[in-house]
Amino acid sequence: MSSSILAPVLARLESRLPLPSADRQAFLALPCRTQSFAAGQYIVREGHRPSHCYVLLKGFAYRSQIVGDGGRQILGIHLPGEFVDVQNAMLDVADHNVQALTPVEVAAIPIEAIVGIMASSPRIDRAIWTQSLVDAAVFREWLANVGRRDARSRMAHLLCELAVRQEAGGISPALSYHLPMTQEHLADALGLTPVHVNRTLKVLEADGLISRAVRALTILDWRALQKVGDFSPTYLHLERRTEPAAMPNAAAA
Amino acid sequence: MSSSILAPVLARLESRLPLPSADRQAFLALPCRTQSFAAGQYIVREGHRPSHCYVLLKGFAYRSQIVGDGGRQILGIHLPGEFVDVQNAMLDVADHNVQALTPVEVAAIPIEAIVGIMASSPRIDRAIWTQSLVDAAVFREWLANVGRRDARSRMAHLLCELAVRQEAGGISPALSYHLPMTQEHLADALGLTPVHVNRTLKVLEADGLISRAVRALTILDWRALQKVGDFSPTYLHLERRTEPAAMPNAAAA
DNA sequence: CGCCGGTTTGAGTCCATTCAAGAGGAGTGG
DNA sequence: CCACTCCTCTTGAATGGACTCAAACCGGCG
Repeated sequence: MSSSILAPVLARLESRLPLPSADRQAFLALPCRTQSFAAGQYIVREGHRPSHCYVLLKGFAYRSQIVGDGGRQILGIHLPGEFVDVQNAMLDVADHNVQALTPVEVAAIPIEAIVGIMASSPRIDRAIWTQSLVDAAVFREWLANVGRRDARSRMAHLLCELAVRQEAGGISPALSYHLPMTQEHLADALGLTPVHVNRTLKVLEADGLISRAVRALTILDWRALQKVGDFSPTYLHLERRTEPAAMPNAAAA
Repeated sequence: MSSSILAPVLARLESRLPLPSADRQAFLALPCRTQSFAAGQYIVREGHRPSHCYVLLKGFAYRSQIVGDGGRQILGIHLPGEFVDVQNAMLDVADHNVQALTPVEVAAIPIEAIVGIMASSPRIDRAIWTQSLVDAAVFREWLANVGRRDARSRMAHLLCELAVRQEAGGISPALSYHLPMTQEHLADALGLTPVHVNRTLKVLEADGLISRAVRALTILDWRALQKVGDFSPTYLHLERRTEPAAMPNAAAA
């Protein structure tokens, strides 16, 4: 059915665990159809029972959850090449939403196809599972971020994470990247209010750590921002270390 | 090597996905040795590369992470029968700590054995994976809890979760259970200070929602506590619904 | 040009923190 | 058996980081 639409997804999978060409071909032969969503549209809705899993081909997406008083918590950001809801291949009901952050293009893969390929190829199984374990590691890091760091530190941490992930994904250079989130999105990701996000960003900018443009961010002082954010990329488990000269000691504590 | 030490672990795995007896036998035949830890001892340490995965046989354990200023975030609580660090079977370096909350007994299973059994039995693979996806769902729920609810609500939510999980695991009746966490543990789990945890608990007690004993908690008004905590057990993905008469509408929004 | 979503700024308030001290309880050793 | 210690829990008072409310500003776009 599909030609090689899934090639970038495969590339990302292989960044942690190279696959033999039989597996590679099986993966690329997965049945899937592409689908587009406008910014803000729901890709997966809490409470639904999805029949497909989605991988991001273009654009950014985010997971979110609504709490009782109407507040929203953003649970994670997804970049092109990532599965946004593998858990729905195994679990019955979606326990949170997935939405397009920018206009996105996804590949929808039937759940049976996912389950099938994982049963028939232990290496692909392992590769996909590893990805989802890294997702979980990111959830934990965010939990620590929101639970135990102040606004300035939280913000710095998130900005560092996005830098490293975009760079590792080959999407942007590390120190100057596309940031499509509004301040409200940032607030919901960090457990803050939009107003306080605004003030926090201004301080970071005034301190010379970052500079902001329309939907872009530049890190002026990586070292300092990393320190403020208490950021260490270990939890991202990027096995193939990408250590640009422009980003000294990204792996340092 | 091992007789049927892993039986309770298997029972928990099967609570979501029953296994054919061949798989069951293979699982019970996994090589493992039991090991004891005193309360507070580290089972897994951040930065280490564990050679074994651990499953809890007796006692409670928790995952935690230390942030830059010395603060600690508790990332999750584990009850008997649960894997406490499956992610280390796939990822290189442990990105957080696992510690005994009470005196515990664990079974240590060599990582190769875990990987091996998952490669040879798709159903066991799926069962273990599902468990770890539920873990991830709990991380997300905690993130929303800490990020978007006030102290009273956070506390209520956690108390509800522990009630449902202990009941589902057959450890305690739902409405009156063992709570080995100190107020400091609770604080670190909820992103609060011990002092505020104390005040919050006292208010919940004064309002007649709970009553406390030495290391135990009784929920006096489940409905009210559930409402205060904005708690819905969906995210725990307990497929075999256990709906005791004593806990009306646990699944209701 | 006027609207609209997003950003910026100010002033006042509040939830949770910090600091500090005291009380309770379990275990230990004299 | 009692004193002593350590850990946990409790309480008060003052502080502060983030919030709320509200208004103004800005840039893009129809």
